[in-house]
Amino acid sequence: MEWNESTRSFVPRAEPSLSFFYNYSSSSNNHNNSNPSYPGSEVKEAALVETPQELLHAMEEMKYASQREKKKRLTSSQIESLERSFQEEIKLDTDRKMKLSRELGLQPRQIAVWFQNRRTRWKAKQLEHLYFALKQEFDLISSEKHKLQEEVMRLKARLREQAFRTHVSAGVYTEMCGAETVESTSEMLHGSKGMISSSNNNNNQQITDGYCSFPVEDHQNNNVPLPNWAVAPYCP
DNA sequence: CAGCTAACCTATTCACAGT
DNA sequence: ACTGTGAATAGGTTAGCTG
Repeated sequence: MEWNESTRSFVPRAEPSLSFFYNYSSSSNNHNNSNPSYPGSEVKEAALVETPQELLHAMEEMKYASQREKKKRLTSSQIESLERSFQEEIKLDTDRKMKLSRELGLQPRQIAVWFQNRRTRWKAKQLEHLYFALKQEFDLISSEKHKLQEEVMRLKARLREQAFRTHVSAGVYTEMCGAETVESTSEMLHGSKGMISSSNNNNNQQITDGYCSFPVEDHQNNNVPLPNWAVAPYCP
């Protein structure tokens, strides 16, 4: 069993921090650590308790350790190395973790936590990018629709005009309702798919305002790019 | 198949640094 | 003092291994 992490079933993570219990690494080359004040680094050996006395002692040590415990940021060179490694592969295998741990003088647990947090940040960025991509696509389609609607209205008006002239010259006059024509045009444009309820007269306004609501199924059927979280890291 | 372990995830906490 | 950021923690899920 690996002692570095995920030993919660044996050592509960109670307050104050017990991180050094499961941070313990048998490869104790922490002396080249550029961050020597790592919480509890002085008492890591005490984590290997076998008797109640040793446990008590460890608890005492922990008490004092927590008093002087300071959370330190990783150095820029450590972050650089971690970033490089992350760009290569966003997931961390044990070998790589131990290698980074040795190289950077950090606990394996710290490497794992950094990668986990980095993945979270990366995923959030990906979501942000996806949002803007979808928004751009939506805006484009929306303005295209608007232009098409305007063109249809112009063509309808010309048709009405022609019909009017024909009927006047023939001595017949038929009144056409302009508003009705526009409405039917609008329905023709998007009615069949059911994307937007045709009974709602505010639809056009809603769309141009970017508040177009549509069913999830339709959204899922859209040919939009999927997030490629598992493909390649995002380089900011 | 159940139990265990390691690794992952999301949500949250907390300390630090910059303003 | 306030706030944003990032390291660390809590607790849950999942996959692989083993008896």
